[in-house]
Amino acid sequence: MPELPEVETIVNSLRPRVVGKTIIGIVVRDTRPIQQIGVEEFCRRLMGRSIRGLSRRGKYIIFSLSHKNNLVVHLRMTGALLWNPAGPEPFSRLEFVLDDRSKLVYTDVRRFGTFCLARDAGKIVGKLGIEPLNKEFTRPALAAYLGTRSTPVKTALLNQERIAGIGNMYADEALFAAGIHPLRPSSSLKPQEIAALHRSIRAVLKKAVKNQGASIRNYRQPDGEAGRAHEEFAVAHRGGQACPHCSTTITRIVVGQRGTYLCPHCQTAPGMTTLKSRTKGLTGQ
DNA sequence: CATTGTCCCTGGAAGC
DNA sequence: TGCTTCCAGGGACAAT
Repeated sequence: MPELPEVETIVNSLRPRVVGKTIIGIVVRDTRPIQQIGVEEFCRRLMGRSIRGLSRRGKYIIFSLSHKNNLVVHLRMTGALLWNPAGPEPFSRLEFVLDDRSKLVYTDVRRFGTFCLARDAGKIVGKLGIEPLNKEFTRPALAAYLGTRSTPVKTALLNQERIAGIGNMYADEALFAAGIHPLRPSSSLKPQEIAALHRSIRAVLKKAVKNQGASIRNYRQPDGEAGRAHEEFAVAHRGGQACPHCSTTITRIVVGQRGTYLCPHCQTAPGMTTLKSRTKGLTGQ
């Protein structure tokens, strides 16, 4: 599932391959991903445009195009952007042919992904919150946000309008690394817990970017390779396995309709007072 | 406004 | 073996 580290990896991989190229062909195998406008207009506004730049905001990918246009892509659950895939892709939905004859193929088993065209990308990504890897994501900013919320802290971390890019897996990993139970009310976190969570969020995301994302399900890099970040997950998608710190069996609960993995020993349950910081091995580098 | 719940979608796993 | 049922979950949207 592409979250911030996966999208960052995709953008970094694609950038040198597509920036400066011109779109000379489009194959629409499925119209569902195309939002707000018809297929015809979508193609007309993309054909002959050159790709000037590629960037990420939250979990969105932004292709900056000539003629002041932006193609804003969200991969949702199972979307992938593949560059010159070796064979036919069974779930190919859109294909873009570039002027060097290279092909950018959008595949998506479950068809949740979206493609939007906008003169102003802010119209789509403008509501997103702070980028957790940017300087503006400070400990006081996190404290100010969490301090006023009663929702479970995990739910708060998933709110894209406040912090952009954290998804289900990395919320679990960050909370484990900080020793915080996902069901703790946001406003109940103590200053030292907020400090630990702030460090953990950055450390977990940075480490995952370095490992080129996590291939839990369908995620692939544009060259078709899997990521390695999931190999180092402590709890995410590891129900039934042993906690790397205390060997307690990792459990799965549901928080805000999302599957949630945690160590019941290391992550103090709501209402309990013991604080166990688990930031070891995550230097935040 | 904050918060909760429903829906979208389909392959793969689990159950019978 | 083959059929049916359930599950995964980001974000839009509706309801409270």
